[in-house]
Amino acid sequence: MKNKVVVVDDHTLLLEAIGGLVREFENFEVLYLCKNGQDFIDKLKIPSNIPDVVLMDINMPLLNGIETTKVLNDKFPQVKVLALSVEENETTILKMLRAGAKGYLMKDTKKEILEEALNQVIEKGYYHTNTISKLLIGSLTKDETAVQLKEREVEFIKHACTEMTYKEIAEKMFLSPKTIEGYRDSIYEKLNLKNRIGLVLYAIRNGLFEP
Amino acid sequence: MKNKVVVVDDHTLLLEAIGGLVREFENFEVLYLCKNGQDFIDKLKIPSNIPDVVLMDINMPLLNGIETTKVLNDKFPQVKVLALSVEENETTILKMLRAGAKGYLMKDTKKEILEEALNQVIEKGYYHTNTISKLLIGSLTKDETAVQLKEREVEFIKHACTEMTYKEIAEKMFLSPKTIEGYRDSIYEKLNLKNRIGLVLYAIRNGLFEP
DNA sequence: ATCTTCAAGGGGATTTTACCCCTTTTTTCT
DNA sequence: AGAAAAAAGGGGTAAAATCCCCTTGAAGAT
Repeated sequence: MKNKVVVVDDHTLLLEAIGGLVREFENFEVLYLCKNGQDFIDKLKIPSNIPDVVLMDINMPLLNGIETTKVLNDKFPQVKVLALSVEENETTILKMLRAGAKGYLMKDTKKEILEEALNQVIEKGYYHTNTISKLLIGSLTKDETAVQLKEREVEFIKHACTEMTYKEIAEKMFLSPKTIEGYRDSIYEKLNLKNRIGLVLYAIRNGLFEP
Repeated sequence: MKNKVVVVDDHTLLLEAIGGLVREFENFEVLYLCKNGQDFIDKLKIPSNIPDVVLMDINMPLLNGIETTKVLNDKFPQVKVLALSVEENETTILKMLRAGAKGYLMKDTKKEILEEALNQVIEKGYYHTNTISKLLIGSLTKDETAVQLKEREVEFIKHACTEMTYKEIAEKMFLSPKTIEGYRDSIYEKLNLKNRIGLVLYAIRNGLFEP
């Protein structure tokens, strides 16, 4: 009896192509393909649609990979999620793993590795590459709560990722320029940044801003 | 005799998966797969490695899709390039088409469309979806001043995408700070930028810098 | 009820950027 | 060889950003 796999990805071509790859694997069969998380969750209402493993993209419309994984982990914990993404920023990966993904594959994995990962997830319940393992270890030592940005600060950061001056940002946020400078100073301190360029890069690398 | 296809994409999994799709197509065979533009260009030195069509990703390390297409159009104009990307921003698409791509497919195309596109490129020499055609029409009315950056300017831009001050960049590039400021001013003028944040965003959006 | 915390805002000095306009030297083209 | 263009460098100024240290008022906690 082959293990049942569902692939969830909003890019049809990749969805079909990855489905094609999985079909070649000996121990696996493709149950069906989904264009987004919502479609997938809807499908699960019919018991015969419940797979053993899900290959899940992260960036999707309607319901993204992280949210979908959370729902899945809550309602169908027996379904193993393997994240599959080009997303390489640490926070996103950690969010996905915390949401309950059993493994995380970069999209530049070889297909043999994909097969290996699927097998391991079925057998051992998880699969982690060296990179991801190191990231997990690192995340433990790091003080997670230390770099906690406030709602208003995040809003400021997004504005800082534009050509606006701080004065203009202040107007847009209905605050005094001095307050904005205060946000900036405390963020620089917290994140150990030297200037606004560093802030922009931090924002991008941590998914706060899409360039 | 089947038409020879080469796929170029830095994400191994997608590369292999898309290769797998193409193998199923009746009129096409996969000659080989490449991880980036440079690898591909190198391969072409052997005449039997020259394909009929290339399925090319845009965002790649070493040599990106646009540059690769330019080289290809210059040295092997008989090879048709079909761009294949998640990149949806207009300028990138236009750059790719101007570089000589015969078509542009979003990664959320169905595989039937991919096959259709490949067939049309072979038969008619081009393939354009409605979206792309409209974009092309629109671009005619726009003022298309091909902004081109010099080697040294590109080098400067990459350094500008760090926390270094211009003085530090000057030292790193063995130039006077004033020369660096000159680069900056002329780039701002050419690209219509207001400040260094704008420059960083431009660099990222145009593949000059990977955040 | 008082103490503490923290967001909001300010003053002022210094550095870095941005934007002018200008000279010299080197390449490039004819 | 001579003209033209480009690259390298400079001076001066104003605005923006950075980095101090400080005040006020509201909210929360004990």
